[in-house]
Amino acid sequence: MEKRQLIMDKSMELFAEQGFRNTSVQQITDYCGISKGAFYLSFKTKNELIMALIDSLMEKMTLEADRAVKTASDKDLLYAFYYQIFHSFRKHSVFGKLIVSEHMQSINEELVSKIYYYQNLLDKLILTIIERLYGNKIEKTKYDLMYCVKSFLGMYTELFISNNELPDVELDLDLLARSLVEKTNILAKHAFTPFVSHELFQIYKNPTIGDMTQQQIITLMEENMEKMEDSIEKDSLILLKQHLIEPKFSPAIVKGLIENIRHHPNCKLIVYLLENRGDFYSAYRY
Amino acid sequence: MEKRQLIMDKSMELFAEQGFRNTSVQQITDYCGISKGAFYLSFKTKNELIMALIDSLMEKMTLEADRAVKTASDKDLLYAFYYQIFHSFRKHSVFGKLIVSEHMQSINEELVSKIYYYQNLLDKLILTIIERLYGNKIEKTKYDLMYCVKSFLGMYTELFISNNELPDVELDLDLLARSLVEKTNILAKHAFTPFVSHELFQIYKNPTIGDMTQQQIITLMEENMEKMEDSIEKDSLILLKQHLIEPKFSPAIVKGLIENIRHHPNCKLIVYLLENRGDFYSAYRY
DNA sequence: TATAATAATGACTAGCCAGTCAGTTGTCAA
DNA sequence: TTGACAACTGACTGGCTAGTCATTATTATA
Repeated sequence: MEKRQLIMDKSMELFAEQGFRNTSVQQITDYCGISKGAFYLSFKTKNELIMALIDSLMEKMTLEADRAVKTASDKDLLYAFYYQIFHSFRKHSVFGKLIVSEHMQSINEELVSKIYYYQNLLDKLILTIIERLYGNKIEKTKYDLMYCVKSFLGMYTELFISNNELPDVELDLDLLARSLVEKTNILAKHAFTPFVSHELFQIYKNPTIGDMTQQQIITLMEENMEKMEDSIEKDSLILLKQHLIEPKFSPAIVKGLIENIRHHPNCKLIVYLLENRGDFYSAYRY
Repeated sequence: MEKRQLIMDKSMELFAEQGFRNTSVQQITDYCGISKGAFYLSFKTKNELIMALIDSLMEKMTLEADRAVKTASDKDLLYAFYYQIFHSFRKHSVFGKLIVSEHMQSINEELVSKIYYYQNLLDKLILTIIERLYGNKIEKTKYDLMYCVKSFLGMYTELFISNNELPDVELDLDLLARSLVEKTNILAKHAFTPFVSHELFQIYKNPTIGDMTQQQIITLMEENMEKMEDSIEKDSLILLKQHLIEPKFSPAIVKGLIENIRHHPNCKLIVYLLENRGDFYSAYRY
């Protein structure tokens, strides 16, 4: 029975990377160091393995969420629920990747980047709307608000796909639009605790992050400087910016400056981008 | 060149039903009444067809949304946006089905029903929370609120899947949970225009789930019985299974049997499932 | 040590499918 | 009518994979 567990653990890694379909039984058995026959002693079919994996993880997550909800006081109920869901999800992050792999690698790289591309267009469109409507009143929360709008779009869109063709209900688009307008306005007005910050958005939006131009990095630096109060960190940032425009420090100094800002909450992306510029230390040697 | 269009139109139908991978070029050419060779005169590869389809539809939808936003007054901006998105989506509903097919039929029916099943558990859990927190103040809007919560979960969950392992940002779960709690409370308090009504929810939740659940629970029980050694717990499980197939015990007995297995490590999910069957105590009253 | 039972192996089968290409059919101008 | 060209055909290739099963290795038992 421990072989069964071995297969489940190892195959999960492969599935997470490649998706269910793109992972063959042969690959799994090779990765486990067992033969194909041995696999079929533990599982009747490949599908049985997949089902076992999903059940195992979903059972854990369901129970965890349920326990959190049952033990929480009314005051903490919602908090406990949300916290637990995301905590579980992160803990079993392989699982998330597995699900997404299934979406993504279903066809190929090209499809993935196409989807990113159109997602990006939508992001921009929503941001334009938000900025136009609420101006700089929601400067702090606008990215978060955009995520909410996207959340709504995603979820309510599913209602339009009745895979069971059974009841042919014509959905009331007017009501739907009014309902979501109301929600959006309410959130814009009353929500003051954003989760998706400008920073976070920058990190997560663009998978082709490596291609960020020098100019974009500088812009990002300037945006962050404005938000920071005078400090060693801010000065380090200023110096790094100057250095990026016109190299003048030795690698040791540059490295030190980066260390200064490494743990500042707003600078994570900047540090990341700088360190991932292949030429960063070598090119600025003088 | 009109052959190209023919292939695009016809293949879309097939893709929407079966997903990209489960639709072979042979099927497409048969459905179009042309030969395989003719297909490859219009498209270099199958993938080129898929990309052409996605581009064609996404361009239309993007342009439609963009035009709606550009021509709307500030007052109608959000409304126009939401309305247009869903309208486009419905108009090109084949496309939606196509995308979902890709998610769903990626492996098989079994996986699909499993996902539905766990989705349903989540729905119930969220409803429980909402009812407990806001009582009958939100009777009219509770299903809609549940959809919002699910929206948030879906969207924000994506942040946990950095397919690009690049910047290792540890997401702040506490902030995330607080942010979503705030949003949920705000919506519960101020949103009075629900879209998802009780009826709509009934229609759209998977109708087969009632049977599914029962069958799944029984299977789950059987699996667990095999693993257990003879004991009060095992006997209780056997009796509960019989009762589930054909009700014969009074609620008191059922409750007692459940208590017997409540703390057995393998039975937690079963207990949870049984207690969440709405009809569990009432239906078996005699 | 001998024998039986169990675990494990991997070559093999049968099936699917994207993409190819030698050959056929249709068209149209000379 | 003929010949040239384009459009079209579908049998075929090569590559991949889930699942099988005769055979071999290992372990337990007597």
